[in-house]
Amino acid sequence: MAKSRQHKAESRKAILDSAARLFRERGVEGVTVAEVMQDAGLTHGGFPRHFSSKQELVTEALAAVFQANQDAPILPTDSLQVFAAAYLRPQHREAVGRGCAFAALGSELVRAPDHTRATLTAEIRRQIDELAKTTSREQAIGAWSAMVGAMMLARIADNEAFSDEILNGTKAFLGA
Amino acid sequence: MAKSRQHKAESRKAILDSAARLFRERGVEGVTVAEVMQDAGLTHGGFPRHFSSKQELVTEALAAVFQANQDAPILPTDSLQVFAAAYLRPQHREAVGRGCAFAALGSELVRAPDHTRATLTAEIRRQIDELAKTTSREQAIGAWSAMVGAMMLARIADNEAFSDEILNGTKAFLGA
DNA sequence: TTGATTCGATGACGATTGTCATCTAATAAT
DNA sequence: ATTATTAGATGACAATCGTCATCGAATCAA
Repeated sequence: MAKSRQHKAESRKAILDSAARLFRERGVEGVTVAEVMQDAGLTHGGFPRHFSSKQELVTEALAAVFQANQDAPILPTDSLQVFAAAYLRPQHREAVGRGCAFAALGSELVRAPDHTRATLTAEIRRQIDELAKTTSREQAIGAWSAMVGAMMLARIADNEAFSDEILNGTKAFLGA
Repeated sequence: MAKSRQHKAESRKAILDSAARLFRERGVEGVTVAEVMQDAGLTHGGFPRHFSSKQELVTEALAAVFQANQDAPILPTDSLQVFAAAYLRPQHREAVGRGCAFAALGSELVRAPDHTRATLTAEIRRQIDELAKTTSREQAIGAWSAMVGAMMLARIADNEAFSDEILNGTKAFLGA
């Protein structure tokens, strides 16, 4: 087992990647620190060398997701309609662990500590600003809210036909 | 302490009311069974007389909220715009414990067991059907998604001005 | 009135989980 | 080369929490 400084950075990245995926898939409280570490190929004991608490891991993992999405956006932002059509695809609904963090964790994040909320608020702002480049600010806000809400509702729905109707209905509503 | 049959029904109702409020305020995993019972004026030991598990309480509490909202709707449904204007008020944002269960618990409910998801799916359907009485089905789906998403995002935002902008922007987007 | 039920209280148990102490081995510093 | 650091493993601890056992007291059936 390598113990170099470079290896530590790689471990940290692996932990953040595992955390970001698992938290979105199962919720923050649905995943233990030990599970995250195991998923990253480590054991639970090494955790304190990287993060001082689980909450810090949550904040850092979300920040990493947002940074990655800023550096290399997954969805096209040519226009609001193009973005919405991509966001509202069934593939996104199924890939919870790699999809929008707000749709996956939104209602839990409402109760996150201040430091985490600050990171989240900045990302909401960034996302709206990005979309507002090709349309009005009100459209950007309303449409993105619709996407996030629709994705969440489509995931709650227990049958595919109705879930699809939510996604497609919202897509049509947004002219996408 | 009364132990009559009537009193048991009253206790059950008190437990459901407390649960529905506390779960929405703090999340399902953020509230213990003991806290719900205490809030209802009882101790934790009486819980099994009413519900066989915490998960059953979650399902029943949500079902009760939906039933109550169907019997005596809180928000006006005269038109989609009127409903949206009422839904997106700051008072709703602040009253998490008495507000929309989807905005308060949505992302946690995605991972709820089948039985709970069935109840939730039925309520989503009912809500959309209700709104679709005064507009197109696509409008009903897209607009309601926008309301739920906007309320969640507005609650995540850590400053009131931006939170208000999300609510008002969505309101304007929906023509409300 | 008497006996059977059962609501709700007290108390405890077992499982889970975040965090920390300690040990080891490999790396970095001198 | 020798020493000091430190990433990461093993193991344990304390706290939390869902659930159940048991008991007392009040109600309902007879």
